[in-house]
Amino acid sequence: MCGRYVIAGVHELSERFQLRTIPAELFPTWNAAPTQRLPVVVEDAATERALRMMQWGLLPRWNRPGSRPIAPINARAETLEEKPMFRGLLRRSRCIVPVNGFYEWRQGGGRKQPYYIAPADGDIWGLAGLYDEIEGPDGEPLASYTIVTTAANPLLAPLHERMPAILRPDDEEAWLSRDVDDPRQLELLLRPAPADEIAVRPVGPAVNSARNNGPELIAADEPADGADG
DNA sequence: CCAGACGTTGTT
DNA sequence: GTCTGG
DNA sequence: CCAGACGTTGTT
DNA sequence: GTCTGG
Repeated sequence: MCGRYVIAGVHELSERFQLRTIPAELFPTWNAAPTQRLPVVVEDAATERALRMMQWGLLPRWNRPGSRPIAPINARAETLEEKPMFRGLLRRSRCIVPVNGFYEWRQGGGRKQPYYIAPADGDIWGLAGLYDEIEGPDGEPLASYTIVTTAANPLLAPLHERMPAILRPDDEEAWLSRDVDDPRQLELLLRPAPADEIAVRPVGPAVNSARNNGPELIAADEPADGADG
């Protein structure tokens, strides 16, 4: 998505992810940025799902010291099967990124107005992701992921041409299942979410600075200068 | 064959 | 690793 | 995405 | 302007 910031600041995730409460110290990320870590769900949906902290920005295995590193934060749903970088991951390394919502900006009278975009019903979204694990500089495994994007729906199109692939709750199990590996079947899960499931509202400019990080960024009473959605 | 890139978004 | 360009 | 830095020499 | 860091 264009707003590269995903917020995932809940301490207690939705029941449907079957996750334990996340200790606050593991979850400092409301205004997330590449290289910051977010909780990512992996494993088979039928089993207990693991909660991991992963780095946003997919580090391919062929990144080598000395050459320009590459770490895409997004992957286009439409081309997952044709891009060599993602083709194998689509089959074998899918994950879900639980988020409260994300941000987009719109040019408004000379300055950028940030908007907070979240589930209309107040639940949590599971974004489609692909991940990989490499050996980090310290020799420890280093996991990273990318968020799949799809075309923006009519609600979000004025803000941005792309939006994250929000999985329908009923599709989350299939996305995680190791028994599914048909690209056509998988790409069906990545269609734009319906507009009536999405709420958009302006938020204050504090979110513009990555140094600001906390639930106050999306507080309901946040001053909304330049409101309209 | 080898060398070199490999991704997305945004902006105009 | 795997694909493209030359 | 936005905010903020962006260079070198010499010295410790 | 362009790149990096968050």
